[in-house]
Amino acid sequence: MIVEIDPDAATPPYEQLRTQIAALIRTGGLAVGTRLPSIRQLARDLGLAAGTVARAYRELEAEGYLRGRAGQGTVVREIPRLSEAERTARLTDAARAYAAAVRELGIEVEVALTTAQYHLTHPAG
Amino acid sequence: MIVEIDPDAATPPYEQLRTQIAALIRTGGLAVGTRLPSIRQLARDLGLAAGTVARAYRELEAEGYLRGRAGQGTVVREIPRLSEAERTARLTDAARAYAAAVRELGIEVEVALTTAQYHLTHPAG
DNA sequence: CCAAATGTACTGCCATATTGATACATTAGG
DNA sequence: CCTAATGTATCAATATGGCAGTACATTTGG
Repeated sequence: MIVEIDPDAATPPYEQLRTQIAALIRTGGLAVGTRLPSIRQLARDLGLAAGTVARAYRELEAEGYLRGRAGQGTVVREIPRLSEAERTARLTDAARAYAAAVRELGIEVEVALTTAQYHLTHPAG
Repeated sequence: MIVEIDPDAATPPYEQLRTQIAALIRTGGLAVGTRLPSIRQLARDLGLAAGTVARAYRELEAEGYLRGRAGQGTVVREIPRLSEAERTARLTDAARAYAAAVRELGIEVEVALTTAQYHLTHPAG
């Protein structure tokens, strides 16, 4: 499993880990049914504390991505589908935040939309 | 001056204050040359500590919005213009964040753009 | 039945951010 | 010159978040 943790990043390690695993599952890099490394194993590999990896797993389990059971390990369960209400709520939050930033910068709507489109269609850029 | 502070919000009071004053200046609600309430006065009105208001003023001064001098009070100085590099850098950050959220929700680009446009053109919504 | 590996839960520690309070410096005005 | 009002600077207390470590529960496999 390919994950990279930057200890100096603004987002804490457990969150980096959570995001990257979720992305891997969404993109098919980790198929449903795949068993993940054990908490302690992954912690060693990444130079993190076990509790940190445990937290990432725990949250991903709460979101529906994973299923972990003692003695058996942790396995990819599904690609969770949020309720429509939940999705629109989160989208609204994100859009509001973007709009607020754009407004504070005094940037025109056209430019803001073009920029958004670019980053939506070019994930790496 | 119309500002509202929500003590229970995720963003801390000093940041709420900073954002709202900056918005007022940008939108013309506070014209250049206008004198703001004194730190202590505004703190009393909002139920905040003087240091909290002082911080908001200080940061706004660092950004170029205000100019404060002891004995004279604090006055709206200008609507600061960021360098082009700074503006594009911040716009990029904001767009990346929005794109990341959209991607994590698995929402289509079209929908994301329409939503962004709505919130860009309807500040209140 | 037992040992090893696994996830879970809990607790204390540390770093950071925010606040609240106090003392200090500056200016205007009488 | 002096007082009052202002902004500035600094410090301690508090809350929060994240982390590391430890003990516990569960399952598998021999």
